[in-house]
Amino acid sequence: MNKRTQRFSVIRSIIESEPISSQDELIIKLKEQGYEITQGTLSRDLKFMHVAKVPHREKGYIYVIPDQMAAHQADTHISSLITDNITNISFSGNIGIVHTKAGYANAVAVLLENKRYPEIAGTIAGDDTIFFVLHEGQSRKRIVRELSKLCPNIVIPQ
Amino acid sequence: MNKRTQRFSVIRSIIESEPISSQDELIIKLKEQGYEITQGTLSRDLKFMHVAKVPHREKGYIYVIPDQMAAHQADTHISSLITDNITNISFSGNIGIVHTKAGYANAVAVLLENKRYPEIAGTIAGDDTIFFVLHEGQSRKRIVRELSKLCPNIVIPQ
DNA sequence: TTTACTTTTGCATAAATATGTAAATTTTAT
DNA sequence: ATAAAATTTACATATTTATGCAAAAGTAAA
Repeated sequence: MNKRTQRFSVIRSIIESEPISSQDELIIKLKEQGYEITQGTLSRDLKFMHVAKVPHREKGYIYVIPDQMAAHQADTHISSLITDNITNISFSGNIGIVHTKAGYANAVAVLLENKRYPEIAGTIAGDDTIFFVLHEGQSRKRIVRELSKLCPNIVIPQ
Repeated sequence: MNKRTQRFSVIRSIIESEPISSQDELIIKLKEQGYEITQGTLSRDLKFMHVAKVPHREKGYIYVIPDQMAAHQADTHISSLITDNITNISFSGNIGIVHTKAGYANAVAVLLENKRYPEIAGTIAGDDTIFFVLHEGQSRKRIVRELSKLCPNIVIPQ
């Protein structure tokens, strides 16, 4: 596997694990992993990989790997099989909202319930969304830290 | 249907019927159909419509409408069939509660999610009830107005 | 209608992305 | 290993896209 091909797989793993909204942002992440390239090269890489740029609720725009490719890669890693399907976590008041890929909310909710976090008063899952309610007066701080551990690639506010 | 909304549907039909590889190209096509706008406006239109730019074998890059968006567009004209099944809307704190006829909660929730109201952090549906959570600090005012439009016959508090 | 308010737009410009070209690197054949 | 061919890269720059801001257009309330 040559350097360029290696880099492709790193690029893929980065944009699959966190929302990346510009090539410059991705260049920085690549540098952290030991891959130093210029923006022009990255542009050509993304073109070669058929990576699309899509408007995104929070981040403005993000890069995504089109479906067929994603599906192909989807079941390559077996660990963290469940939390990988979490796409976003946010809070509003004492409610936490977990977004997952379609159909995964239930599996993720079961996982959360099994963790028995003391702050969580209850959870409820739809198809791709989970609400969990915090006990009154509980701070988010600890639970945010715990959830961060669970999915290191998701940015949880505060 | 206002001017902007009309334009959206023209944009959609253009990029669905032929490969468009830049906004300037699309501006020309729009002009041919009687819609004259600047590049900045088009950029915002495409963002709002969640149109993605994807590398393409022959044309370099083309604009595409993601699936979900297509689905959204598809059911706008049957949306009143769905909202007719809402029986009540109320609020408690930053949670909105929508009651529907039995079995309709899911269909209504999907509709709500497709609307992408910026105030709504997430929704979750049971059989005849939907909870939706507002983002922190967001006022109910605008969302109440929007929901009122959606179902003119329901009285929403405040 | 008039007023207050919200949304949409154009303009100008900033930010981001794509690409021609020559140099560097890698691959292939001898 | 060396030369020739092919691929990949950086650099510089052209092209394309996004966005702050003020003006214009559109809506709702009185």
